[in-house]
Amino acid sequence: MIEAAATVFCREGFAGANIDLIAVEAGVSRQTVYNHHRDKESLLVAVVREITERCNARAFSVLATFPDHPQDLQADLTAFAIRLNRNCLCDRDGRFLRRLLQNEGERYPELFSDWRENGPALVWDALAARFARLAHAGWLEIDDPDAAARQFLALTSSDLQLPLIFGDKLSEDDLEQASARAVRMFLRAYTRRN
Amino acid sequence: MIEAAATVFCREGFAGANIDLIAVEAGVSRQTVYNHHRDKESLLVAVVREITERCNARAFSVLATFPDHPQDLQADLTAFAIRLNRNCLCDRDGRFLRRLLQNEGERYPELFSDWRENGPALVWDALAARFARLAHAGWLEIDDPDAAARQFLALTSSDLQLPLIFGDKLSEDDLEQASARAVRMFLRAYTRRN
DNA sequence: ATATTTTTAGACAGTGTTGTCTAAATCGTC
DNA sequence: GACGATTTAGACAACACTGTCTAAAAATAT
Repeated sequence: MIEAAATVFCREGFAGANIDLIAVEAGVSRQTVYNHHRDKESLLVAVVREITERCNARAFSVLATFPDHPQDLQADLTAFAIRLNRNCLCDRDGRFLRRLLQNEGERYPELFSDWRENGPALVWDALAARFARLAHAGWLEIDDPDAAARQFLALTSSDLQLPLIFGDKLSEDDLEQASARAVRMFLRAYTRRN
Repeated sequence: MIEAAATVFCREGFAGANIDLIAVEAGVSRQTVYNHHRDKESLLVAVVREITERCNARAFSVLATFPDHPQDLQADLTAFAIRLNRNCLCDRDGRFLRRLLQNEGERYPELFSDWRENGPALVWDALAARFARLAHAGWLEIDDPDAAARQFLALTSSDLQLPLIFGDKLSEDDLEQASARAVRMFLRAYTRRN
């Protein structure tokens, strides 16, 4: 049901979504929707909570696959970037979160205050720590791991933004190409100069 | 009037915006709005056309200030990035375009088909050509100027995205820091190795 | 000053949506 | 099978919005 509401909110926006559509999508009656959630707004709150939590969980589960002991740094980081893109950016939750942020972020900042603290901030820290460790192990030469982490994410996602906005079909190949390009550039900047 | 409609569409979204609000914002009567535009949708179309054109014009006018003959490459590129961010990303039109893309891009792709062809594509090409020229002149070492151009834009804008989404106040200092960080990383990857 | 165009306020029907209510139906549990 | 809880379909009032209409007012041009 939260699922259905997410789908409809995501497709129609908050103002454009109507409860009947959500009910149909969920395969229940409208009354049941009101039975579980006071009104449209608290339904939105529930959806946002659910989605942000799921996005966070996914992000951390992907982070756990970071190549701490790389065989081939370029290849391993590229694979990691692909996983990141596929699971946190291109999936339904990712698209939904992005759109909702853009739509309602400025109007209801408190809706996302929890996410802001426990989402990007923690992901950046965690990723920065991984890069710092790689640097310490001699793989990289990084002066500011926090900045590097954010740059890594910016680079890996940038070429996918526009297609994602327009709902274009992204082939597996596009995803790999984009990730590989980003990692190549990242490593060009941060691999050790001998 | 297009101005007022843009403000309201941007604040409320298409479904949430109502014509009365737009009329009040524009300081005219509702009838006058309908007098100039057939209905809500064609008003949106007009607004989108106006905004995309303005964003494009701005982008190209900033592009014209690219440091083709840099004195201090790092400083000059940073200043350029700051201009880009301030005039194309942080201004009202930029915020509006971003939000509208995210909101309605998937639903009405034809609304933006013109922009997609004459907006990012041309900007990327133009920027890529500048970088290629810098490379040819020996300042940089770039294998894929197109990718480099997109990376430059991704890097310079990345740290501003979140604050912009939430409408946080961005100090001049934040803007400079973000731009400088991005350019530093960019040059690390693409300055000539001797 | 007069004629023409544009704007205005307000009313209006039509439509869609929200959230409530009720009585019947379905479900889970003992 | 019987009981309590939940779900359902449908009707319902209240409200908000769109787009049209009218007659008065204001602005503009001649």
